[in-house]
Amino acid sequence: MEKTGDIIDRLTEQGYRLTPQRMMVLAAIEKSDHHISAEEIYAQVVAKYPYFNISTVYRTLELLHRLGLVTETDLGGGRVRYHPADKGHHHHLVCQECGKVIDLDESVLDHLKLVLRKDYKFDPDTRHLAFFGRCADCRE
Amino acid sequence: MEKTGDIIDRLTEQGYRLTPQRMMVLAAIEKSDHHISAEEIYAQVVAKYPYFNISTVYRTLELLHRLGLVTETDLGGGRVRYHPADKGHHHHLVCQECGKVIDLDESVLDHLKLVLRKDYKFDPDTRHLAFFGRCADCRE
DNA sequence: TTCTTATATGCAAAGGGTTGCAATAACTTT
DNA sequence: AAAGTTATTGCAACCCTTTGCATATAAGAA
Repeated sequence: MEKTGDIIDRLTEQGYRLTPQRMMVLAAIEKSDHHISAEEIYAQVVAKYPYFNISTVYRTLELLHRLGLVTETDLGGGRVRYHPADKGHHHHLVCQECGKVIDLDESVLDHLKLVLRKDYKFDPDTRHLAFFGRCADCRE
Repeated sequence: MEKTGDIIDRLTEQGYRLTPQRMMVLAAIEKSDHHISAEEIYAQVVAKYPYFNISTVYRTLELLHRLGLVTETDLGGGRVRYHPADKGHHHHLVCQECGKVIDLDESVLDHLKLVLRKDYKFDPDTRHLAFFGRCADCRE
């Protein structure tokens, strides 16, 4: 499992700077045990660092996502959530009626990934997906 | 294939009103041969009906989507596109590097749908999905 | 045709996210 | 240790979409 120190190395190796803001965003993501939102990260950091701006959260998240260090999951309804990439991949089923979110094992997508790679020569980024629909309870 | 007249019947049967705005939004979607955006619909309608407001586009799209008459596809980068549900379902592969959008046959998801229904008792709404990743050209 | 009333609309404000730009500061070089 | 370079930040403005509210209007009743 990749530690925060390793992530820091990855950043410096690639010429990115270690700013206090970045370190604090990173710390907030690493210490969260759930899927954290940009707003939650912002609230944590701004409490210690009043001039901190939410655009820095989004820019940092974009960078970490591009480097493959965090995953982004769009759970619908304007809810985008972030998760350290090294804490395991999984997917979600989101019920459009009751809003429930069910975790889905990563292996469920193995077959689809294979077809996309083989038949379409497409390398899918399926680290954290959400599928929408209706859960068992809401199907009557 | 469902005609505009049938959609109108569906609306009235369920107690929705046939306003000129709704009819014009519907016409814009029906006559578009591609995946139209809310902004494009708005531009078409406002040209004939100057007081028309874009929030009506979104409310109408939400209604039509809820009734299963149009599909919504989030192609990423703030691009949400709409398509008449009766003009055939298909999915998309979106390259995150070059932005290319590849059409994908609906049957590719048959296996996944089956697993979700059987093992998770979840009824997925997979009428129009987008998968992100890298296309053949961008994989070198 | 007129009256009734709940639905739908226009407007304005707000929410979540992005972007351009000038100022700041992390890292490099001397 | 100081200066130079360029990535990064804060800010403000903007984009796309949603929402609350008062007004307007489609459709049913009289």
